[in-house]
Amino acid sequence: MADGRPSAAISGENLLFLTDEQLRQGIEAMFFAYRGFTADPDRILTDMAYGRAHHRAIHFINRAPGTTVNNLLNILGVTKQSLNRVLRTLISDGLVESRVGRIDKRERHLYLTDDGRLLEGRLSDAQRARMRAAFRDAGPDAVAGFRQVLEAMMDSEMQRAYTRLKESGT
Amino acid sequence: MADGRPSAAISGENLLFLTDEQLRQGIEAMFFAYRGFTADPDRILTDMAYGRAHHRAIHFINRAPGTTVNNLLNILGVTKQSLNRVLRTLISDGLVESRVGRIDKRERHLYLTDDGRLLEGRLSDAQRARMRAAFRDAGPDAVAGFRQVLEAMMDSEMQRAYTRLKESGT
DNA sequence: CTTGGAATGTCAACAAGGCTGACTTAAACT
DNA sequence: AGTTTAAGTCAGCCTTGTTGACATTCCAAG
Repeated sequence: MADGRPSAAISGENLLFLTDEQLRQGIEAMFFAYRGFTADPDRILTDMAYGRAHHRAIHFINRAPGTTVNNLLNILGVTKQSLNRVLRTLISDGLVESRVGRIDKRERHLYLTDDGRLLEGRLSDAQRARMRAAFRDAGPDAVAGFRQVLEAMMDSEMQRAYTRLKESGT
Repeated sequence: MADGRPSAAISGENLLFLTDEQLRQGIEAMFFAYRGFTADPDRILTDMAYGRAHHRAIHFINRAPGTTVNNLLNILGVTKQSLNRVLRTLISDGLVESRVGRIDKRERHLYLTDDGRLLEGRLSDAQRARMRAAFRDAGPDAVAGFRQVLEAMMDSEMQRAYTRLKESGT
């Protein structure tokens, strides 16, 4: 399907939003927007010795305090070696605490320390500020559409992870 | 602003879509969706010796044939050393052609070769297929909202680059 | 009680793809 | 003629991903 443009003859409906040109614009929008999305936290992180991987770990530990390493692994979709390297620095820097599981002592449950929460707040504030501005500019209907499309773009596994997180929220 | 929740008292309008919880869901949606967004091309690329950086270069050279290195640099937002490493392999593998500028001979104008276009097509098809499915699932109104929010999330510089590309399209 | 498997952690080695800094070449501009 | 610009190159560094091998701890099934 080198040219997947749906011919107007095939569909009676208005499917102009599915032309290759529209899809390409969507692709480019994702590319440029993701850059904006990560830009602000990235600036904060490079001042410290951290990177995006640290941000992600901190975000999800904050989101689900007490999560196990394995759980975090699934959400982040990286190898345990990659995650471990990041966690090691966060733990030794006193931003994350790793507690041995009470029920299953093989498991480690992860929590942010006060310092960890402080950094999380700084990163979140920066990222939320941009998201808030974008949401406000676009309006509630656009936001609903934004969320709908993004959700449909996820792998089904991530869709489930996302929904679980969403429902665990207030 | 650790808690930027807009109080209902302040705004007469319905701004519930701007709560921190909503913003966090938006942030997580971006994170998970971007993974899906890159997953299919990534799979194709790892089979060859290429990575996401090669994909990006190929995409934008295809989008704007004859673009200069400097132009590409601005769009991709990386250093020339980073881009050059990628371009060198693409040129020596015969996927990209670099022609000396006619007017300004310092400039190099970049074009995809037939092989380059072939790979571009494979990558695009994979990425578009997912985008198309997501767009179709969500519907035209959601797609409009999606685009609106993403555009508002870009840095103003990228917003301009995006608009320029958009308008250069058919 | 022993043993298999699961969860975790660690070491080593490697690659992609960012970055900085320094430097060259060629062409164009002033 | 001298300066600036576009591009390319070399060297070295960092983060963050990967594999593979292996140790430890502990639960649970036989």
